[in-house]
Amino acid sequence: MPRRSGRPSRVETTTDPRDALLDAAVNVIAERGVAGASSAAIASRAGVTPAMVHYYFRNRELLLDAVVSERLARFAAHVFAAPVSEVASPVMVAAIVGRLYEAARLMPWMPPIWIREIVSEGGALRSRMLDHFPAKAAAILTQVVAQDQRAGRVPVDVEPRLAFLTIAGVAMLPLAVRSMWSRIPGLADLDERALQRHAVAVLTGGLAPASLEPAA
Amino acid sequence: MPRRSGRPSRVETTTDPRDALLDAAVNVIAERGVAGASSAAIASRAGVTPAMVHYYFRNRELLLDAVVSERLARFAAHVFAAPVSEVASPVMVAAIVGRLYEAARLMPWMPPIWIREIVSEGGALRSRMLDHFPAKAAAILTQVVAQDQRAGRVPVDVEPRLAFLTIAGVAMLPLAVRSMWSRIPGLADLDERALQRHAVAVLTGGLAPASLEPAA
Amino acid sequence: MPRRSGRPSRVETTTDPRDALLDAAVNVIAERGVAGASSAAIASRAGVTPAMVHYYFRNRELLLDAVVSERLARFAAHVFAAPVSEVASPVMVAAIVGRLYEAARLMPWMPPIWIREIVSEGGALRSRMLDHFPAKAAAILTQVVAQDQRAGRVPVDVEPRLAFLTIAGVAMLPLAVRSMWSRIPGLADLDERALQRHAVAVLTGGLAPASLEPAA
Amino acid sequence: MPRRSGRPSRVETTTDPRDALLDAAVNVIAERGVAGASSAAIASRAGVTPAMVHYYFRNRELLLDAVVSERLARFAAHVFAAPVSEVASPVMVAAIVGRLYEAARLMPWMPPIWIREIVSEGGALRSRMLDHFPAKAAAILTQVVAQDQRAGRVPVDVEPRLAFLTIAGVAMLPLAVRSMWSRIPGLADLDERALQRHAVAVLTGGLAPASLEPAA
DNA sequence: TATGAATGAGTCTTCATTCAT
DNA sequence: CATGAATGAAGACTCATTCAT
Repeated sequence: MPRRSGRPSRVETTTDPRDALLDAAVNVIAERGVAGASSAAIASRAGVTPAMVHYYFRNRELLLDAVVSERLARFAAHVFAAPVSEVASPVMVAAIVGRLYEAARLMPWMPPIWIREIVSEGGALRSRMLDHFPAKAAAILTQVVAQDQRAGRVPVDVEPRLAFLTIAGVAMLPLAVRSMWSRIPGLADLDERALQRHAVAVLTGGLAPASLEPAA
Repeated sequence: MPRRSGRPSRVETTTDPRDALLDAAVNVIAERGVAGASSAAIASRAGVTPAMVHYYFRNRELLLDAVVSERLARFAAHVFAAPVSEVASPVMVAAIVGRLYEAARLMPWMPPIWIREIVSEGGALRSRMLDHFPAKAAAILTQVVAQDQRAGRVPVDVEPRLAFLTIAGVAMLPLAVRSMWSRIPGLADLDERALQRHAVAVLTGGLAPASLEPAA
Repeated sequence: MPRRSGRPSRVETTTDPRDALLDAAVNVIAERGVAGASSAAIASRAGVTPAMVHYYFRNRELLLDAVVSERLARFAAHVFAAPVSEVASPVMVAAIVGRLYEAARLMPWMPPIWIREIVSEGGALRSRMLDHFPAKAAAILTQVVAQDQRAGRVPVDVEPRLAFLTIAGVAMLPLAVRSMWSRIPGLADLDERALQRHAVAVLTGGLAPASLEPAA
Repeated sequence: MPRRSGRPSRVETTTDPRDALLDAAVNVIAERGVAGASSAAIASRAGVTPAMVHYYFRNRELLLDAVVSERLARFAAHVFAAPVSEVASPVMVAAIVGRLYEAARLMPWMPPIWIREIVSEGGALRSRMLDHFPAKAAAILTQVVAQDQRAGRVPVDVEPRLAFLTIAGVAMLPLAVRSMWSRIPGLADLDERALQRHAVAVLTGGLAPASLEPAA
């Protein structure tokens, strides 16, 4: 299996075929899932022959390894790139959601893949993605929420250890489902900014009032 | 294709082989997804030969139809069985979450299937499930949240039309991911009651405080 | 395997299910060929379950045996029922063709089956039909033609031993192909009488004149 | 699916595997019919694995398309290659029969296939072969016979529109049935020349005399 | 007499993978 | 570098056949 040579064959910025295959793979996986992403499908998307996939990645497992470490990991890295300093929980939540939407704009294939192949029971990329789990950021988030909870600023029933998953769910799910909106007439106008505002609002205030008194 | 016989010869509740196959199918799909639920896998789970699957359902499409209409639809029916009366939004949210967890206790295969095959882009059961979408309940929920929002009790950035999806996401996602907990040592103690309380707390108060003042 | 009981269960002329199955079989075979005549197809045509086919005939081979000996053999018997007396060849030819068209009117399934499953290389019923080959009639026909040939009334190039096959071909082929006529606009008006007259005319005078002189 | 490469690497005529498969297919079909020509049967005849059949033709339908357009069509093309000039009907008939026997010598698989899969009711290749039906030649033949009939040189009962089918039947049938001769002792000596002479004799003079007078 | 249940074998097809060029 | 050729394994589906009732 050839290494990813830094040398493009032409003076022009010829796309590295390996990169092109990874891009094709990640997009096909986003659309059809890992099970539907056959070598043939990926190769045809990249405009090459199926044998090329094996030429560059030797087998399917190594291809998926590369997809995770060279594509999906970038998403997590982007979201948690900025040093998560010690700030108050609502600020941190808004910041994470903000970077997450930013990342989704650059890497729109991630939300569907995350839902289907990482979060899902038996997702094909779940165990592979564990190596790239932002354990540190998750731990800090848990601590910050727990701290605010001890200070009485977060409802006692909130489980801080679920903060990470909850943020991801509230923020990612609508993105992953977006293609479904188009069919439901009344929802066609929702753009990404509205989704993002909704996510932050729910995470920092809930969907419904805790009491019948007006929210602050 | 045999009709679902009203009752076998025994007085005892001899398991209908067709029902046994549907149970096997729904469980295998929950574990491996629709793509991984081959006739052989389903049959072996039910303790019969693959040809039996075709004997009872004739082909894969009809099997999936039956899985949806005779199993998955029950989940939605259970959650929205009680007439959704006109109540305040937090009460309604808590009630929906409550019935959802109740349903998930009886039909634990639903959360993973919902995530992977209904919500996901290209989910194999998505279009089939549209026939069983509780459109009425979703509409009422949207109206109730919108009404509370106009009354100033729900943050303005919350999008009422996303209420349904948000509840499902916040409540279902942790259930769908549960098998992942076992690997992460610190989370093994979270039981379903804790997940449910967390979901209600987040939905009715947020994960983080909207302001730095103590929550009500 | 039950014998064909002469006893109808009711006083009415209830159709013997075995006969009904044979009728169904022979018609399905005429339409789709032996290979396309599955137990299911035959049973559904007869309005019974596939298991009935095996109940009455035990297996496919025995079913085909019965189809040949209890249906197809009747065709040959009908054509050669009348004692083939010693007549001149044109009279005999016309008589055979006449009875053949008569038989085809009563048993319209025969021509396609004859073409496809008896005459054809590897035809599934060919060897079975050999037992019912009208060897005697064929021999007489050969002798009569040979005799007329020696008398100078039949062209020397005619091979008397091929007389039987030639008659069958010229007479049967158009019948077997009839359903094809419907598509070719200009041929829709050809009825069975015209086909029969054409067959006799060709066999007793040729399609084209042997010489350029007017035919007698 | 690979294109038919212009030439393999060797200078010698290395057999194109695609051609070898088509040859195998056409021979297996001649022996067992289309229904009996499974991928496995064709592949084993060609000395390759069943998967190769799908590699070169993608599916059964396209294989049959190729068999018709790249093999069977050649037969019709051969028979009607020479421009059918305006000649008297007996000359034309003899010429067609002559080229037909010539073609059958080169492509001995055609007669059985023609009988079973093109002429037969429900023949699997019938509709495919319609595209290659020599409509022009058939029309000319019809006209020539009709003209001679108006001139009194062809019996009035002959139907000129059946001329094409009649020629094909009289000439092809004995060829298609030839393997049956071997079993009938007295017919083993009939060679192709005898069959051809018989066909021409019958078509241009009949099998039996129209009258009891000596034939011309 | 009749049938529903069940199965093993075989067919078509897809796909990951290997290999020679 | 890149690809066409080739294959074994597996999946969906059909079908003849058996069996208990």
